[in-house]
Amino acid sequence: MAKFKLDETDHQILDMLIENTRTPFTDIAKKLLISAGTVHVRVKKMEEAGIIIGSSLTLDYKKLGYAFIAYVGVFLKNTSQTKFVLERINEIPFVTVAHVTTGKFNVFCKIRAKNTQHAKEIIFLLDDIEGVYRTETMISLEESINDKKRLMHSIFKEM
Amino acid sequence: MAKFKLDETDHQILDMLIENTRTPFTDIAKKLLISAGTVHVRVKKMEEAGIIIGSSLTLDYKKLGYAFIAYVGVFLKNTSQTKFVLERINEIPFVTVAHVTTGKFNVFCKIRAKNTQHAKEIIFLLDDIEGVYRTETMISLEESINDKKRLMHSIFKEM
DNA sequence: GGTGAAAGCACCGAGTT
DNA sequence: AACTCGGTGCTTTCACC
Repeated sequence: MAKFKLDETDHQILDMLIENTRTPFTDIAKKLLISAGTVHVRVKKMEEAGIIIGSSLTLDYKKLGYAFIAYVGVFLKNTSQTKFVLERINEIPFVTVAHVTTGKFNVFCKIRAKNTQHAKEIIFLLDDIEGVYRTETMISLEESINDKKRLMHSIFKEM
Repeated sequence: MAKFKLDETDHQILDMLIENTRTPFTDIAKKLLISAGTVHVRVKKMEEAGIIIGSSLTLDYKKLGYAFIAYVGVFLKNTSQTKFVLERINEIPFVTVAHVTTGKFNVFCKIRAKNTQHAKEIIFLLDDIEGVYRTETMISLEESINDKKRLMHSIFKEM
C-alpha cells in the first residue's frame, strides 16, 4: 500500500477522467499536447498499479425514489463480535457503507432508503443482528458532496 | 424529483455500466440480445432524464497515501449558522461529504487524510470555523463498501 | 421503440526513435 | 518513455420497420 509516484501528466489525465470516464483519449491527448497512445499507456499503467480500481456511474437516487439518507451508529454487546456483525450488516443492500470505528460507536454505517418507514425497517434489521446491543440514528436533512476533483488537486500538490 | 420508470432492459444496462462505465455498448447489446444502437439510445435517455448524473473513476486512495478516514460530528453554537458553516466546511478539500443532520450532531462529515497528524490539522480547520462550538471525531479502523449493484437490484425489484 | 448498416472515430499494439 | 501508424472494433446516426 505504498505511496505511488504520479507525474503532472498523470494528474491531468485522472483529472479529466474523474469528471467523465468516457472522455475520449484523443481529447485528453489534444489538451495535454501528447499522443493518444501515450494517454492509453499511462491509463493502463495506473490500472495495473491499482491506482485506478474501476469506474462507476453516478445515479440520482432521489429520482429513483430513494431520497432518504441516514447514518446509524451501532453499539455491540461485545467487541469480539465485530467481524460477525459487520458481515451481517453488509448483507443488507440498503447499507451503502459500514465502518469499524473508534469513539462513541463500535460500528458505523450509512443507509439509503425510500422514506422514514423504509428506514425504520432497515434499522430494525440492524437491531435484530445477533450481538447488536443498540443503535443510534442520525437522519440526513441535506447532503453536500464535495468535488472529487478538489480532493485530487490537494493530493497532487503534495506528490 | 419524481420516481422514474425504467424497464428491465434499462436495469440490465445500468447493471453492466455500474460495474464498469467503459463496458462497450456492443457487449451490452450482445448480452441483452438487442442492437448497440438501442443501448445507445437508452443510455442517452437516462442521461437526459437525469437518472445517470455522470461517471467517475474509483481510485485507491490508500495507494495515493491517503489511508485515513474519519467521521466528524459538528456541534454549532446556533443552528441558524448551519448554512454558513456548511459552506465553510465544503471549502476544505479533505472533507469528502457533509450532511446536515437531526440527532446528536448539527452537521456531520467524512474526512479523508494522510494520517492522524494530517487529520488533526483538518479537524482544527473545522473547529476554527466561526459558529462551530465543538466537534467529535470517530476514526474508521476499517471501511467496507457494499456492492452498488446489490442496492440497485433491490431498487429495481420494487419498480 | 426497435433494427441494421455504414461512416466516423477511438482504441491499442507494434515497431521506431 | 513517447511517437506514429494501421488494423480492429466501438459509437453514433439514419432510413426503415
